[in-house]
Amino acid sequence: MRKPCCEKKDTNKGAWSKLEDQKLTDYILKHGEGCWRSLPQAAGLLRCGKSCRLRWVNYLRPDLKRGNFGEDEEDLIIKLHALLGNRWSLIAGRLPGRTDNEVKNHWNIHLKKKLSMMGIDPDNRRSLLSPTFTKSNASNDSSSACQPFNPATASGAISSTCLPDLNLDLTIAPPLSYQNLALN
DNA sequence: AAGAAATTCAACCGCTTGGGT
DNA sequence: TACCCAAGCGGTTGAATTTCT
Repeated sequence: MRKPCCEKKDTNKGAWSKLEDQKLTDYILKHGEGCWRSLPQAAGLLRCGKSCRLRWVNYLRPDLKRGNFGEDEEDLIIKLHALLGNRWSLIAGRLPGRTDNEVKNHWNIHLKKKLSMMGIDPDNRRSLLSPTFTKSNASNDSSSACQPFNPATASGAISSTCLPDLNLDLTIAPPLSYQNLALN
């Protein structure tokens, strides 16, 4: 049996109150992020650390954009999802001010539907309207069946043969921190 | 106006990962 | 190498809100 992430009794659950938000924000602005396990007690919150982290990351962070997704953002999500699959944190990392939770919700609520309406299977990018899509639009190699991208089996080069007209002009760059390291 | 159904999104749960020992 | 623990991640849930009948 797995240990609970924190002592369940004496911790609040459910929606956060304004006071709790304030306490958490104040504490993090003062002391910075980190050590989520001990944070609730230090900040005077009756929450588990996990809950605090989630609240901060998904809602309270000052750099969050919030509000509706722009068309360019949706476009990018669709492209990145085609490339990365359900790796929401990676996708969100390329959308400044957006969280993985937000991206995931937006995908499940809006973009899946949008792609379906366009006749595209959101899960594997197959055309729902034309079963011959892969043959007529993709490579001549009929043996390369259209498969969702699998990072475990991918070997560097990513095939776009399964993707209908998504204009995948993406390049993968290492995160900024790596780039900085490389420069030094 | 009221109730039902659908939609949205914040939050939780449990598994995985990565660092330390 | 094996184990432990904290943090991170993605899937799922459920309450609140909106839309429909």
